[in-house]
Amino acid sequence: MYQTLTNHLREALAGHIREKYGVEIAIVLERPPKIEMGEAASPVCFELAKRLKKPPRLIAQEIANGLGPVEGIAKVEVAGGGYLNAYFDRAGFWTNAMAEAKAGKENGQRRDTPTGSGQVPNAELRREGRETPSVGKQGKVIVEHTSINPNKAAHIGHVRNAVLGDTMVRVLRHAGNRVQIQNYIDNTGVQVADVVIGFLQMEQRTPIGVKMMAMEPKFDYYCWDLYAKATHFFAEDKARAEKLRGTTLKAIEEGKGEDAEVAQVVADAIVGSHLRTMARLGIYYDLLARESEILHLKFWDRAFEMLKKSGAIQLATSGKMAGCWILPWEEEKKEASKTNAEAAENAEGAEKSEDEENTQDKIIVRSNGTVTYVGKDIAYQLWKFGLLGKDFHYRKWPNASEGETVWATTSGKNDPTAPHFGEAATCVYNVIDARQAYLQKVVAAGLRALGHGEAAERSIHLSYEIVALTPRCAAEMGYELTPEEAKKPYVEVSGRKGFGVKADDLLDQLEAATIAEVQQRHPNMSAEEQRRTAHAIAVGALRFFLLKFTRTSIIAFDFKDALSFEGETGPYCQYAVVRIRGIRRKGVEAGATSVEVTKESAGALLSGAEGDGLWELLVAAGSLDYAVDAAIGTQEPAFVAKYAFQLAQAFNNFYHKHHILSEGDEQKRAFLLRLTELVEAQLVRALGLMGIEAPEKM
RNA sequence: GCGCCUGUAGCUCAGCUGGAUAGAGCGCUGGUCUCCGGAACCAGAGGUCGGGCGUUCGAAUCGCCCCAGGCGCGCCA
Repeated sequence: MYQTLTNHLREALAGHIREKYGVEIAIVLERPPKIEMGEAASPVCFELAKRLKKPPRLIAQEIANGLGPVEGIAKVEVAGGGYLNAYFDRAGFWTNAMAEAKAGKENGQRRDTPTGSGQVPNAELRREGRETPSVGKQGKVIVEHTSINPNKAAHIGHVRNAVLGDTMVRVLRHAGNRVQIQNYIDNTGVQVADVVIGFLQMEQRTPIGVKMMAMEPKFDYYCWDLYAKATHFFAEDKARAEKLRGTTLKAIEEGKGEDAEVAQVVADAIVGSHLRTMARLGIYYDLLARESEILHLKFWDRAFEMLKKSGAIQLATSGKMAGCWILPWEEEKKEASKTNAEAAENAEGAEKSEDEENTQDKIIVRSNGTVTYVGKDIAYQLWKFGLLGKDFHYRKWPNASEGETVWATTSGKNDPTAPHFGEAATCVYNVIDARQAYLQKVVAAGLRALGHGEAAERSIHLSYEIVALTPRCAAEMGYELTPEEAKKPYVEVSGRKGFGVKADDLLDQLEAATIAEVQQRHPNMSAEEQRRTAHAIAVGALRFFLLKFTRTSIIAFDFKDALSFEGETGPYCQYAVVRIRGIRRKGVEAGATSVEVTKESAGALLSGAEGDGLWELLVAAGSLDYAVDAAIGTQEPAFVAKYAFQLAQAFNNFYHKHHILSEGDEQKRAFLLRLTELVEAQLVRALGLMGIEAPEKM
C-alpha cells in the first residue's frame, strides 16, 4: 500500500518537473518525522533550487500548485524551507487496504502455515498469477544457504546463516520471485577427512562400527567432540597431520576404500542431523548440492577447460607458485570490459615480477594437480547460471524429514521426476559469512574472466558477520578466558576447538524456558498445545533475535538476551497477534459487529488530530510492501523485523487507548475491529516472512 | 604492508541513495492496572553521532587525513 502510493507520487513529481522545468531528476522521498507533516515528503526542491537558481520555497510552491491530482494523495503542501509534504487520502487508503485484505485472505491463506513448505509452490503460483501478469517469464532465483561442513553439529553461527537465507527466500517469494533453495554439502573436504581420521586412526574403528554409531541420535554431537580432538591431534605433529590428511583426502575425492566409505557415512548422517536441526526452525531446502558430484560428474574438469581456453587462468612457470594454475587478481573496478587477451598479458607480466605483486593472485589448481575450493566453487557458480553446459543427476534424499521432499545431487542414476534444477538462474544469492568476502570476489572474477560479466554482477554475496559469545556466556559454557578475552566485548566460537553453542542445545533451552512459562499461564491447555505453543515462541525468539541485527553487525550472543521475551523480540510481536485473536474470540460472544464500515465514517474517524492515532496505525499496517522492498533492495532482512516490531508496538499503544469491544458507537466499533484484523493479517504475514508462527494463545 | 568492515545514550543496536528538534530496546527513576490477557502501556533522565579538515544552503550520512577495534590477504575451506 504505502510503496504503491509513494511510487505514484514519485512518478507524478518526476513527470511534472520534467514537463515544467525540463529537468530530469530522481525523486527522493522520506518519511516525515511527524504524522501531522504527512506520510511522504520530498526535499527535491532544494536540489532544483541549485539548478534553476530560484529559492527552493518558491519552486515548492509552484509545484504544489501545478502538480494536479495524484491517485491516492489528498494534497501536497509546502513546508519548512522548501519541503513538499504529501498527505494521503485517508479514507481511500482505508478502502484500498480493506479490499486488499479481502483479496489476500482468499489467495494467501495457506501461505504462512508454519510447517507446510510443501505448500509453498502452490501458494507461489497463486501469487504469481495475481501479481505478475507475465507468469513464468520471470527468471529463476537461487538462494544458497546453510552449507555447513558435514562433520559436526550445527552451532549458533550456522543458524544465523540459515535464518538469513531462509528469510531472504521467503521475502523474495513474497515479492513474486521463483526461488530455489540450495544447500551446498562439502562432503569431500578436509573437515570431513579430519573426522574420518578421528574414527579410523585415532579411535581405530571399523567402517561397520562407524555405521552403527551414525545411527545413534546424537552422532553430530559425538563428531563435534571428535573433530576437536582430531584438531588437537594434528597440532601435535604437523608432518603427520599433513601426510594423513593428504592420503585421506585423496581417497575421499576418488571415492575409493575405507576412508571414502566412512566419509560418506559420516557426511550423510551429519547432513541428516543438520536437516533435522533446521527443520526445528522451519527451514527446508529444495536441493542438496554435493561436492562429490562436482568432482565425479567432471564439473570441475569442464570448468578447468573453459578457464584454460579463455586464458582466464595461467600456468605459473616460475616463482613460488610454479606449477600452479592461478587466477590473476586485478582491481576489478572498470576493467570488466577488458579482454581476456589483455588480462592474460597482465598476468604474464605479473608472473615475472616481484612476489608482492603475486600475493593477490589466487591459486586455482595446486602444483600437485588437485583443485582448490575456489575452483570447485567457480564450477558450481557456472552451473547455477547455466553456463557450464553440464547438469547433475538427481535423486530424492532418503532421510528427509516427515512429509518433506529434498532432492540431492548424485553421480548414480538420475530420477527423471526431479525438478529442472539445471535451469539457468538469473540471480544467485550466496549466504556466506563476511570472512569469505575475498574468496567470493575471486569466484566473481573467475566468471568475469570467462566473459560472463553479467553473471558476475548477479552473483550476490549475502555477507553477514559472525556470531560470537559474550565473555560471560563463554565463561558459563566452561570456557577459560584469558585476561584479554575477558575484557573484550565478545569471544569467537571455534568449531575446530569444539567451542560454541550448539543449535539443538540452544533450542532445547529456549523450549524449556517457554514451556515452563506456558504451563504456568495456561494450565488447562492440552500438553500437546502447550508444547506447540512453546515451540513457536522459542523459534520466534531465536529467529527474531538473529534477524534484528543488520548483517554487518557482529552478534555477541548471550543466553540472557536470546531468552528474553520482552521489548524488541519475537514474542513481543507474537503477543500482539495473540491479543488480537483474544479480542476476536471474545468478540464472537459479545460486542462484535459485521456492520459494513462506510467510507464516510472511516474518513471521519481518521480525520483531524483525533484520528491521527488511528491513522498512524493504519499506515503502519499498510507499509509492509515498503519494508519488503527495502529488504530486497538492500538485501537486508532486518527491515522486516523492524517493520514487525514497529507495527506490534503501534498496535499495543492503540490497544491501551481504545477499548474495542465496549465501544458504544457501532460504526466506530466496526472500524476498530476491522483495523485490528488488518493489523493481525499484516503482522502474521510479516512474521511469516521471518519464519515465525503466531500462536493462538501464549 | 595492502584490502574490507565497524566506531551513534550506561549497555545492545537502528538511522548512513545528504535534508525538518538524532531514534528503539534493555537498564535506571516515576507513573498506568474495577483490563478486549501486564510477555503490556505512559512519562522522565541520559548523546562533543571516535577526532580533524573539506564539499554543501544543509553532514551521523559524502570526500580526504588521523585514532581505536575487528576480519581477510595459505599449493585450508
